[in-house]
Formats: sequence, structure tokens, C-alpha cells
Amino acid sequence: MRTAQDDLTGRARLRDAAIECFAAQGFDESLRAIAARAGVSAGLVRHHFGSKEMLRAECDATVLQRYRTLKTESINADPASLFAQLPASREAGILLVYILRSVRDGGAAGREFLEHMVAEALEFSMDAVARGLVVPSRDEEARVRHLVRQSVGGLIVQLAMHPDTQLDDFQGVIEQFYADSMLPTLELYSEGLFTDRTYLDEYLAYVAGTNNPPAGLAGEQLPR
Amino acid sequence: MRTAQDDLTGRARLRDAAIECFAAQGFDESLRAIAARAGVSAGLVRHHFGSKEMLRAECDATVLQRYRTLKTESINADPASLFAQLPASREAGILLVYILRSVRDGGAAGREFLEHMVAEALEFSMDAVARGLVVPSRDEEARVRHLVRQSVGGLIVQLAMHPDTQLDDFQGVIEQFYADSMLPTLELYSEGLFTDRTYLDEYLAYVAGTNNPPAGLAGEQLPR
DNA sequence: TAGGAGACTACTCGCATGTATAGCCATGGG
DNA sequence: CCCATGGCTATACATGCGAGTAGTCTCCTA
Repeated sequence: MRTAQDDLTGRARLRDAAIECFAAQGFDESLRAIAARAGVSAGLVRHHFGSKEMLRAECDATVLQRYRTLKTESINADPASLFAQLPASREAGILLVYILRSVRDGGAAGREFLEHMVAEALEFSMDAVARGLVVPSRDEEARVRHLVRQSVGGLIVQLAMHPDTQLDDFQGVIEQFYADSMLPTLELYSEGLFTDRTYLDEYLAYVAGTNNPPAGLAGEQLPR
Repeated sequence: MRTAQDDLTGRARLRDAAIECFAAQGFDESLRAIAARAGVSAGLVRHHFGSKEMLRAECDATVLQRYRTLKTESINADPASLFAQLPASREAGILLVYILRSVRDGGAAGREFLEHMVAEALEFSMDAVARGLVVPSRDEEARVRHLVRQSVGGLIVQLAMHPDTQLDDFQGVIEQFYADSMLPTLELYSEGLFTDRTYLDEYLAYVAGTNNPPAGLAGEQLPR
């Protein structure tokens, strides 16, 4: 019925236009604007997808799939950036902005994206620890969750501070973000922030005094 | 004309209700919902504020002022958290969520909040460096901007992952966030992440090769 | 060549929103 | 006493939205 062939028809144009509109303007962008970008009428969305919600779901799935493809294609090992210079092309930039907006707005799609990144980063991090590049943590997953949350959040803030960025200029904003963050990140990762271990040791002693071992403290999030 | 006395009338109730609604539901919350929370009619918003935009502006100013008051009241010196356990009360929790939403959605208010936090943190950080508690950075402002952006962003992501959090439960979510982040943060700040300085030194050598000194790299953001 | 399935459009409907208008009514100074 | 000021409400209006309906056009096939 619905094969990969008809991805050349208006259905695919509509889906791709929706992804670009959602990335550029947010998920509240109207169906009429999406249809206009695709060069079709608004009613065609209903004809092909049934509702805006189902169009959104298909966009989510498509973006996640393309993100996975892009990740597996470009295997690089730069521990300085958990995103591994994703926005190398306009297409990748759109994907990244779409994902950032998904996380920003919450919901199932954003949570799925985030969990995907955590799983990726956890695998990467444990490998880096095993190879002696990264110091071990008392709770690897908690550290990875923290780093991913902070990194994604930092990008979201950067995106929010440049709301009028066009999709084509977005690579520039990301590059500026990395340029701004590279030195502080490398300093922090290489030299830390505190001059002594007092705060850490005091916290470890405090935690050891409770019945909560540090390793089991930060596994799952709050159960809604 | 409009003195501090009439803050006991419906005008203040409307403003406070708007702040709570904006924090709980976002800035797209309807005037009718805000008026309902305040126990007045929707038309009163126009009567007192002229438009929704001007109501929003007054909410922004009020939140910023209360945030400043709260900050100057509670002077504490805990370098582990740049937010200094702000949400100690329900009122403070509402302020924090409002600020996070402002930054999240971009715009002038969010940028103002962020710049305010950067200025605070910069002052605090330079003092900590002078007292020998924190290692110096090659670009103090860039480091502070980075840390503030990451911290605020991390909270925004945490907030997005718990979209159905009530305003009263929000302190719990923040406490959970701190509980999850405390160990990774202290580890990172005390022990760093990399086992050696290779990446940092390579970057410093690379930057030294260009005409851009590291200190001047991350001052102002992109000129829109 | 006839016919039918599906891509696509024009138009409409109900709904929610921000804004605008007209008026009620309690209070307080003449 | 009286009436004007201003807080406040009820209602209407214009707009833009997603969703629904009916119909046209274009191939592909029997």
C-alpha cells in the first residue's frame, strides 16, 4: 500500500516541510503554513496523515531515524563534545534544532530523544573510561545523565537567545556556541573547578551516613 | 495615581495570578484562565493593563524585582550550586519556574534574567578565585557564561521532563534534580573528566596559532 | 477506451483567543 | 442627598486555528 516509492509525492514533501517548519518556528506552526511551504493545500495534511498530531508523530519518527542514520554513518571519537559536531550540514542542523525543540517542549518525543542520547553517551563514556581517557565515576549513569542534560540544556538556551535564526544560519550559531564553550569546557574537564576535594569528600561522607548508597541515588527520574 | 496601596485590589490579584499561571502553564495561558484563577472577569485585564502583552511585561518586572529581593535577603556562600537553593519556599519556586520559562521561550525578559544571573555569578566566581577556592580561568566571563547557560539549561530540561508538575510539587522536582546532579557535579568540579591535559593543551596551541587570543573569544554573543 | 482509485483543492464549520464596547454598581466627596 | 468616579462584568466582534465535506483532476488499468 504505502511503499517507499510514494516518498517522492506530496506526502513526503509535506512531511519534510513540516519538519523544517517545526524546527524553524516551533510545533505550534499552523497546518496552513506547513502546506504553503510544501506548495500544497492545507487539506492535504488531513488526507495523508489524518490529523496534525499524526503528522507530528511521523515527523518525530523520521527525525529519530535520520538522526540514528547520521550517527552511525559518522563514527568519530571526540570526547570533548557529546554531540560530535552534528550540524555539519543543513540537513543535520535541522535535525538538531528539531530535537532540541522536542526536548524543550517536553512530551514523549523529547523524552525518547533524550534517552537515546543518554544511552549513546553512556556507551561512549564507559568505553572512554575503560581506555583510560576519562576518570571513572562513582555512578557512571548519573554522570552521563547529568552531562547530557547540561549539554542539551545549554544548546536549548543558546537557541532561545537567538530566536530569529534562520535554518540555514543555524550552523553558524552552533559553531559560535562551540567556540564560546570550548575553552570553558576543556578547562573544566581537564582542570576541574575546585582547588581541593573538600566539598566532594564532605558530600561523600554525608551520603555514606545515610542508607542511600551513592550508586543508587540517581538512576530513574521521578515517577511523574 | 497608581500607588502601592491598590496592590490589595484586583489588579495585584490579577498580576499574581498571571505569574502563577504563566509559571504553571506557560505564557500561552489564556486571559480567561488567568482571570478565573484571580476570581475576576477576563475583561478586567484590559481595564487594568491594556493588553496581554503589557500584563506580561508587568509580570516580568515584578518577578525580576522579587528575585533580586530574594537574592539580597539570603546571602549564602555555597559554590556548589550557582542557584543557592533558591526554591526554599513555594513563592521562590514559582519565581524560579517563571524565570526558567522566560529563558526557555527566549525574548527580552529571558535574556535580561540570564544576563542578571551571569553578572551575579561572575562577581561570585571572581571572589571565589581570589579566595583560592576555585581555580582561575583563562577567560572568567566565558567560563561563567558557560556554567550559567549549562545550569539553567539543565533545569529547563528537568522541567520539561516533568511537564505535569504542580507549582506546589515543584520544590520536590528541584530537590530531585539537585540530588541527581550533586554527585556528578562535585565529581566534575573536584576531579575533572579527562585523565590528562592533552585536549586542553592542543586547543590552547591551536588558538595561539590564530590571531584570536582566547580571552577575547567568548565575550559577546552573536550580533543576532 | 471506459472506469475507478487516489492525489489534491476549495470551501465550510465549530471553537478558542485577544480585543473592544457598553453598562452595572458601590463608594465617597460635594 | 446625589451623582460622578472607577473597579468590574457581560457581551460582542474579528481572527486564526484544526477538522470536516464535497468535488475535481489525473493517471493506471482492465
